[in-house]
Amino acid sequence: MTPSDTVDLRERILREATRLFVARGYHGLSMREIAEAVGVSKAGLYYHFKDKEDLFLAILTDNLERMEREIQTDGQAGTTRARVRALTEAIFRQAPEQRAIIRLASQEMGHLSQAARIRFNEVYHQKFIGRVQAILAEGIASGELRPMDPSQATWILLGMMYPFFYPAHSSELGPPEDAIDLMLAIFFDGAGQT
Amino acid sequence: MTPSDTVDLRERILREATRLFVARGYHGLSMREIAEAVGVSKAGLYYHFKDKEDLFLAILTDNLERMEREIQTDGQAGTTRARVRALTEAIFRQAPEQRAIIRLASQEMGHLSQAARIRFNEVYHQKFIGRVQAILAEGIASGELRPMDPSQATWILLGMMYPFFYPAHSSELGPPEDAIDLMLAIFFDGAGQT
DNA sequence: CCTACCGATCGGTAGG
DNA sequence: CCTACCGATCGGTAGG
Repeated sequence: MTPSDTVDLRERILREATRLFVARGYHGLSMREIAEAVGVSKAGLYYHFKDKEDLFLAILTDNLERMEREIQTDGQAGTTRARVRALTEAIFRQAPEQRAIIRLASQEMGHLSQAARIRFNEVYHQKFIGRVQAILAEGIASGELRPMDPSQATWILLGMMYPFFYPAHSSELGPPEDAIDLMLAIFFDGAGQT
Repeated sequence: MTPSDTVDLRERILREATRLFVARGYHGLSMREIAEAVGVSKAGLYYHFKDKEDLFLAILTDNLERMEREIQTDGQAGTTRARVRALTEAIFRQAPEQRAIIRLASQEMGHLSQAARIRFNEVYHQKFIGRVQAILAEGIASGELRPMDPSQATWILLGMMYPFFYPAHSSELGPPEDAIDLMLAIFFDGAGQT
């Protein structure tokens, strides 16, 4: 009944729904199931969020803001390699269902209404993609990285992490800590024997 | 009326449904919409496929078999680098909705029944993942690639391609031909300036 | 009896 | 925030 209870409920909805949307996708999850998981009526969800898309966008935005805070405390200075390592470690330091938001955003982007898609794409680039691309662009400018298209390089770097954002592969890939070193070694030095 | 008409209809269902499932995901597409796209009744779909999951599995298997044929004509011999290049080019030579099957499989694996998931995972590894992993494992054994876990290396290589399998990014990533050279350069030599 | 479907409708559930 | 519902659509199946 108190305002803090309301805040808590909204947070609980976001936390439960994040977990469920990551596991099931946008269309694989119903509002009824979210309500049951939270222990609230469906109407309760619609009190806090206009519709399903509004709840979904709140989840993406909420988790991207958390991600933004994590990646900006790390890797502000140092070599490009150190900054990319700090970024990667920050991403994998997040709970699995929070880092999987990157994959979920790519995956469900096309299922949003055009207006929501345009708005979210702006936030997505401002809070996350742009930060990654800026680090790589500076590395190219300083000569630490080879000349290449920063946008393509960004998606190749993030792409390397994608399989670790799928629940289906998490099991057969082993602990991500081991994979981080390999991803960075390949991204900077290549998999070829020198 | 003739047998060839039946074959054609089944093929037409698979082709249309492939395109639609790639664009919308498993739960984002109804049997009614598939039927309308093909120009057949829903009952017609159920004559050829037991249920929605059966149709979806047929699509994954069908396209993976096509992929298997494409990647085995290429890259049978030569250096590891040449074989990986042939593999990558074969993947990107496929129509966008056919290569996106790799991403769709990872994405929807968890939405299948347990029995279907186990069966499909076997086919998936036999027809595709195993072929990629074998090339990398041989490269590691011959010393062309650095010592590393072949399974992790496989997912890192395939992961680099993942963003190109999402309709949402295809537009901002430019023509894949340009990206293939960069992916291979990074995977073998690294993005670092030497 | 068959193969290859169709028009209509089933019991449940979707978002709102 | 809930109970009680709606128009529509869901995956799947009946008889012919």
